[in-house]
Amino acid sequence: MTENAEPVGRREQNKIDTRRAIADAAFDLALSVGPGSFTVDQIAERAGVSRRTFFNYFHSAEDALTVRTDGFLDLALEVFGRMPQDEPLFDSIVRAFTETTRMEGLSQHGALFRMASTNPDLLRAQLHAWERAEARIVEGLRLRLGSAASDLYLTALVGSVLSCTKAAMRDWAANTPGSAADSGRQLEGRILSALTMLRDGFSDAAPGAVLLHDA
Amino acid sequence: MTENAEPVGRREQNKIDTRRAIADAAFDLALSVGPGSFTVDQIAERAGVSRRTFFNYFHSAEDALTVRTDGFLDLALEVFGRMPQDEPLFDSIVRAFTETTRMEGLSQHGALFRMASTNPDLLRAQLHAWERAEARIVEGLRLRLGSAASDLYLTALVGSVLSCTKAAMRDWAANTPGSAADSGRQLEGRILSALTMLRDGFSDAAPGAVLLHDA
DNA sequence: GTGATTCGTTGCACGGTGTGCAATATTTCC
DNA sequence: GGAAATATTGCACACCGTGCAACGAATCAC
Repeated sequence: MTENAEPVGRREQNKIDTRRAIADAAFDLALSVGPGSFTVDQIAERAGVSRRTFFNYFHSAEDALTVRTDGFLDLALEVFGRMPQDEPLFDSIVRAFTETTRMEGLSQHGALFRMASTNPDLLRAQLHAWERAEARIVEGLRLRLGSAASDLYLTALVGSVLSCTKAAMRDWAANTPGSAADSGRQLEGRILSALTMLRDGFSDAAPGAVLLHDA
Repeated sequence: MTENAEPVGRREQNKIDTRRAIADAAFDLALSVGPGSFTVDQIAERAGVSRRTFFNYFHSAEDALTVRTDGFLDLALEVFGRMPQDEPLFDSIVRAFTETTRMEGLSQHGALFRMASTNPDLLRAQLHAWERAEARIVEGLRLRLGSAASDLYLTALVGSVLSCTKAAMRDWAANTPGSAADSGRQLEGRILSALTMLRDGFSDAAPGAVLLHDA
């Protein structure tokens, strides 16, 4: 992943670094003093840039915290794009999301999710991130399915898949200690679980309390 | 609906009126000059209250525009609560939403949806409204299903149902002129369509282009 | 290398936002 | 009618988000 052959110039690299510094500063602050309890000036100061520069990169303090959410969803989309075209759609979707759970810094997502439940602005920013991802995924799927699928079918499908993934992440964030060693597996199991429910039309009238397939 | 026997006092009635006046003023402004192109002061002035009073009722200009969205979802939840307990869950859900399409001022929802696609803050506010409704519906369902259903099942199900409804409304808002006489029917058909896809696990690999059941 | 150019950063200014607080006006209760 | 409860309002203040012009670093042409 580090051997990107692209001759990224100094300018571009600086921007990437700055963006990352700001996002990290915002995340650190959110962790230490809680979301919504710090100002843009504090983020800028910690990131070593001016207040004005912060706003050159993000629209708000909360937006700086959705970088990781965007990363997760972008990664899932990218993984999905690499799936063989002839694989059943459901399998591709499941694999795209479950494989993404092996990404770096997964535990931070749990922390973000938990923060969002106590901070409306952060929640909105995250919902927006999921919404943006939904649009991108719909576009990706449209390429794969061609014009055979209607808009309603596409958006309903993608929305449902993301809702199930979101539900899995919420459940995971709420019930898994951030320091669990098998955190990724826990999330993976929940995503598979929720997407299977979706595939089966939620037909199980009394789904068992046990969600994961083994302990 | 108007014969609420509750003896609402003058105080309570005044608050209801004020809230409504503010929401109406905000909606009118959004329609005439576009969302995001007016200030809280303008809303307050048009509603005949002080700027400070506006903030006693809403947190932001966008929040004042989600009153109708909240109303739609609350109504759906209320209708759902009246469904017979022994009716299949899917039928109850479909009826709850499709019957809600007969509510007053439905065309305004289309306008709101369209506005949200050009205004990030408004979009976020609407997404938040759906999120709040999701939580309420999960609670309602929990009462109906008891402890037989797991949290993951409930949240995945409700999230998917709302995603399909949202997709239906988006499609409807995008493809139906606000002045269509059969606007409600159009939306009703799309909701039924999307929820049926959901029930069938999106198994139709090549869904037809025709969404509604008749022209 | 050196100068010109491009482009990211910064400070400044300014209008708008959101909220705590105390004073005022209105409704309710007895 | 008067006291208590509660809603409205003005004010102050910190913070937000952005246009603009000046400045500085990276890039390009020679």
